Amino acid sequence: MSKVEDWYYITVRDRIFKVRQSPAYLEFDGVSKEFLMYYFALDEPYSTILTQINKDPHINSAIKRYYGLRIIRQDPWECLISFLCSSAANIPKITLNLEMLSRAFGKKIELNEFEQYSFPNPGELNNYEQILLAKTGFRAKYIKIANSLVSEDFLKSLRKLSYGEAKQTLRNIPGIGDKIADCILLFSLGFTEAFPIDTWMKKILQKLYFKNKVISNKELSAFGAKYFGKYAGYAQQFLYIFARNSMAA
DNA sequence: AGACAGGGGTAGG
DNA sequence: CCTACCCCTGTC
Repeated sequence: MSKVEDWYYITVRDRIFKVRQSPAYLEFDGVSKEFLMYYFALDEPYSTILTQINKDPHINSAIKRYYGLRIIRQDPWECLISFLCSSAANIPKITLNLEMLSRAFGKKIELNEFEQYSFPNPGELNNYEQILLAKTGFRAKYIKIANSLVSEDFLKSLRKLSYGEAKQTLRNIPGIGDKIADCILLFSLGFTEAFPIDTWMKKILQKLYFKNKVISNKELSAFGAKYFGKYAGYAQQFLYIFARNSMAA
């Protein structure tokens, strides 16, 4: 997304919409209300979720501080490619990769005066050299393969599976391990029980719940699922943003 | 200025 | 469990 004046312009595949929060309303243009509700997951029972994950004073303070934090339902294909770009990278670099991929493979689109390149569809990221030119490095081969393996139907079919089955199916794609699979499931496919463990989650969980002892990612993952339950992904997001803003490296 | 480390991981040893 | 992997960026 890009902020222009007080509007946020958000690109989803080949369309752009814009939103801004006024005190009492969410204002938007370019999409239907139904799409907006879906995209920002405004149909979720927010207060019930917060009650369910509020297990102790640590997460309680994270929830208090970041109240209003939501988990969007991003386009799954965009999400998958974005997270393939994310390994051993950082936000500015991932943003650069995605912009360059869109510029190379997408087409120019606009809303009002705002111009952007669309995100290529599954099957359209079919030129390895171009993917490499987007500065994706060792991730280029994963993007190329994912492009040939993944279709809209494949992504759709994941929704019908259990969390465990869907995760295993995603893990069969080269470049997708536990963390990236969980991110795709949580941020685009509505699997709220997914609990991605990255370096920040590892740090904060060890600190808050394991007396600073080193714990394997596998064990941390099991802890998250058991301790926070069906909406563990929301707990993950509150703890994650809390960790990033309080343990800043 | 140029070298160096490390970043929202994964695969392969 | 350890390390290389591409590339960008911040630091010394």
